[in-house]
Amino acid sequence: MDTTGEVGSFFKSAFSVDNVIFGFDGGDLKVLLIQRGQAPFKDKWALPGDLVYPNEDLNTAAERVLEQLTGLRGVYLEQVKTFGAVNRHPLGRVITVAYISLIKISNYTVTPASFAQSAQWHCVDQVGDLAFDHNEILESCLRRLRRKVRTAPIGFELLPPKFTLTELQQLYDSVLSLPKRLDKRNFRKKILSMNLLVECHEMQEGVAHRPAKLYQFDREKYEQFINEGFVFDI
Amino acid sequence: MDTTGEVGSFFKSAFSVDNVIFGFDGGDLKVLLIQRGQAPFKDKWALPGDLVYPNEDLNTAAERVLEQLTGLRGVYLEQVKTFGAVNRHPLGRVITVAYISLIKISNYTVTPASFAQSAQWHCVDQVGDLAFDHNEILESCLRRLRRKVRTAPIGFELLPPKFTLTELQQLYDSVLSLPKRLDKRNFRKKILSMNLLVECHEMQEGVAHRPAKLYQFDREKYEQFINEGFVFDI
DNA sequence: CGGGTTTGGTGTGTAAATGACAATAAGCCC
DNA sequence: GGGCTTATTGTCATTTACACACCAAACCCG
Repeated sequence: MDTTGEVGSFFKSAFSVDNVIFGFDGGDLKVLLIQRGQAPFKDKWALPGDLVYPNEDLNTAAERVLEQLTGLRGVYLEQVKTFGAVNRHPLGRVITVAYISLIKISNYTVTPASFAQSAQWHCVDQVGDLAFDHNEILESCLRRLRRKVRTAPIGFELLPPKFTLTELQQLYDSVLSLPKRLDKRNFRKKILSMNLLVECHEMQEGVAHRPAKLYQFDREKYEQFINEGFVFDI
Repeated sequence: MDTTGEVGSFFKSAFSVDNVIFGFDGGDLKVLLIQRGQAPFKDKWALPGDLVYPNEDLNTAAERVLEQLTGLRGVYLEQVKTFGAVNRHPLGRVITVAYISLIKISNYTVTPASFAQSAQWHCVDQVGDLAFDHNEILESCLRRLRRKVRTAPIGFELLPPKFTLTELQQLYDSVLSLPKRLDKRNFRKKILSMNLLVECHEMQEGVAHRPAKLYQFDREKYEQFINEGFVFDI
């Protein structure tokens, strides 16, 4: 939530969007936070967000927040939950609609706007104490992601277009953070048996060991299978 | 959404809650709708809802709407999604937070308030053309219910405290509305194997055939099993 | 160029869950 | 007591889930 400027005209009653932007760097699941430059909660880490303009749809506002911070458009975006406790915002009555974005972390480069706001990736389980009710929002979004990543092919949104099966498994391992890691053989069997991945006939490069095959997610096949009653499940 | 009175002070920017109240009468899944008494959408059927008071939490507003219409408190309530298209409300910018309530239909009696609003139960697949974007809201809530009823023990919220296994199965059949009904034997095996139902040692009464055993849902056991890692699944 | 290191890639057997299937039992009504 | 209606129960075949270990391929380095 950003409260720069025109406080008077929006308050006492306004709504905002907050965006939980997830990324995956091969090791841990990350969330993109900004350090607030002004009160309230100056210098605290917070989710990127903004008030919704009077003539702006909610989804559009979420897309705008994302684009202003990352320069990215057309990425995965999902509304999760709305937070509306009376006192959640110290300056007035503001309810906020929380969104999840999933981005390919390598596509993210610090933009001038985000630099000004000191945007940084944080491990999702090491975010510390955030501004507003943003810890609660993050928790909700994380739960949603963990459930949904098992029942819809959204994990691919966090990986580059071409990836190895090991990378895919690492993604699931870190998003789900189960007590035991997934079994390599069973995972590969299961994911390949869905017939949603196509081999690129290319190999991983620049690794100091046997290179792995690269795969791509076939969205067209997925749409087709869905129409035939298929349910994604990992 | 109700827009009686004080339009001026809430608008141009306000938020409301709308409540999709589900009930089950033994045959079909029903939703409680009201017929609007004033513009906009006068005489159209709509979801019960109201603007949120400035010092009222969202959940509280949803509970209030429910209680004003049905007299019921402490029933199942879940936030589903927020609808915020710029032009969804003809009189100004109003975003609305949609909730699901599950009530035991036999507990519902027409209250004076609801009578004034001509509240009626409608089959969920025969609601016709509703006010505002309420068809879209109903669709979202129905999808949510259909998913959630399989993964959490919320179906019991729609039944009386004591019910037969056949009633329970009819509930699942009509909520899920699958191409084929569930198999009676397999359903009973599955639900009983969860050990969440306890026999009341009472029998159905007043039926013109062999009466069935009555069961109750054991919420305490459920909480305990959940802590032990159990996942509800039908 | 050869041995060491690292990750990639694969199959089987067992246990559990799923799903298809029909006959008898119990109470009510007349 | 006979007829009607719904309740209640078990088996088998198939599929799915899960545990589990070894060889292969490429790179690196000496």
